[in-house]
Amino acid sequence: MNSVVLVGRLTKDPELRYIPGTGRPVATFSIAVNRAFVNKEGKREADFFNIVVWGKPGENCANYLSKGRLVSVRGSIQNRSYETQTGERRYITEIVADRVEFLESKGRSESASPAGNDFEKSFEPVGLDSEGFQALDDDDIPF
Amino acid sequence: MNSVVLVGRLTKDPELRYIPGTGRPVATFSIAVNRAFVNKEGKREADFFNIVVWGKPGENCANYLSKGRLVSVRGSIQNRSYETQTGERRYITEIVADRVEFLESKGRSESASPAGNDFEKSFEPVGLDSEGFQALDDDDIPF
Amino acid sequence: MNSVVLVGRLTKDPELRYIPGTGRPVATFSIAVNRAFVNKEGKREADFFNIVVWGKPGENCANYLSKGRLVSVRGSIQNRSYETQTGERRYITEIVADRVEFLESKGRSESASPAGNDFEKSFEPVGLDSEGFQALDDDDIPF
Amino acid sequence: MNSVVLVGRLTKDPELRYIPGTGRPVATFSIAVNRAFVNKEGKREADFFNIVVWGKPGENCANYLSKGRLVSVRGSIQNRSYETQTGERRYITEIVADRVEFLESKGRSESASPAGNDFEKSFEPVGLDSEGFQALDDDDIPF
DNA sequence: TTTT
DNA sequence: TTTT
Repeated sequence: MNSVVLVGRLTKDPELRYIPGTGRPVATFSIAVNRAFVNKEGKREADFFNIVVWGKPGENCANYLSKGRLVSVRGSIQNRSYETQTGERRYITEIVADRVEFLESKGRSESASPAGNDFEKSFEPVGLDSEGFQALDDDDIPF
Repeated sequence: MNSVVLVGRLTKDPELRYIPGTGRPVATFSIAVNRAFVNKEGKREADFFNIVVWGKPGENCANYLSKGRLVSVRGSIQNRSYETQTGERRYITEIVADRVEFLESKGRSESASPAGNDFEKSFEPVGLDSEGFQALDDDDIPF
Repeated sequence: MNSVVLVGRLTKDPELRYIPGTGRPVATFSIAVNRAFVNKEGKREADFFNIVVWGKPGENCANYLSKGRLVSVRGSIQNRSYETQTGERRYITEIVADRVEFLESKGRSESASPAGNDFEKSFEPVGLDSEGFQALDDDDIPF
Repeated sequence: MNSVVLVGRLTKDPELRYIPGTGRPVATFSIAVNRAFVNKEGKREADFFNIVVWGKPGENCANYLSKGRLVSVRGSIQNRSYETQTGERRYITEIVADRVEFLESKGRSESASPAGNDFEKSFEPVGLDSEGFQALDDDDIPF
């Protein structure tokens, strides 16, 4: 069992890529999660996590999220290692999300929200579940 | 966001049903989850939860789990209400699982394990995730 | 193991009580948690959960939260049963929270926020952890 | 909000240290968590996580856990960075646990269990919660 | 009994 | 209604 829930804000706009060959979409972004406690100096620190979202939900993240937005994310923590040019093994930790929820409507943002955005009509918090995940009715998700 | 993780033991063998019309499988069982703390009398109490597992993973639960087995379960808590014969509204809480892992090999059990069972070959803890995860069609819940 | 995380909005203002004898504070409130999926009719349903917060964090909830506020809650699901006047056993499910975070500053609220409120100075999301909970002293980590 | 639950097996015996100055105990160990899914080659991979447990629960882990034991862990993911001798910044991810439960009695283990161990008398799964953590006094719940 |  |  490996289950994580995080609530935090995007540190940048998401990036969207498509896997060569399969064309499978994958979005990546990073969120800042404030710690529950202030440290000795009385300051609230944050941890930063790399989030990976596969498939249609990844595309939704790329389309509707941007730097600063508050989200909740559920997924699994995964470790990957890779080799550096100098032959060292380096480890990186990612959250592979199976659920991302947008906790603020774009309307709240200072930046104007795009016209004709159906998403604006739905109430918050709004859920986006992982493909393969069977939605209640995958095809009536309107965004 | 609504995410729960429980670890506990089945209080009975699972029950498997098929939704009339769609034929969709759904398993139900109950687990006992020991509390983290002993109470004032020094006894460890337990909470009991009803688990619902849709689709193929539900069938796997019905085939490989039995009373007493230790499992971990991830899912969402859901409330349903129904009307009693006397017209009262009654509330019930269920865990709709999207992941069930078997934390003991059947081999540990006293009961013989079925021959030709692929499952036996995998190491523990073993995960069964929801392929084609099926959402809830609230009103075809048969129990 | 019994761990739940919920994100939702208060359906009413919290209630605060003090246990007779010990004087221990306990806050209770209910939150609405939107489901990740829309149902067959295309509507987003919600589940409603009763939250219980003991101690100083309970007092903080009572002081800083109100109907409509967005919170994240971590805790354990617990079942209690009681006897009705007619002698029936009735079951109720509660979330005993060990962490409650306020996901909106009061400033966003339409209601004026109280003057001289230290809490206002902290950034969101803000964490309130269970009394006695041990914070991390980052720099005495020895490894 | 930052909450993780893992179930896995210790890859080594835990290490216990005491913070110079304060004398605060801290245990560290690593667990292997099997992935829910097999990979393309049909093999079940695992992720490895470093677990940190402060205080009395850390001492309990050091006393009662050993390589190979199955545990469930709840906590927060935290990132730390440090500087290498060559002046590079390196990042490491840890799970700071606030709850560790032993999912197997020592009795099941091949290694003899220590005599006079109260812990042996309790049933599994057994909970160890964070010091200072407040237990529930069931019968002074006023609602 | 319910929030946005 | 409950498991170990």
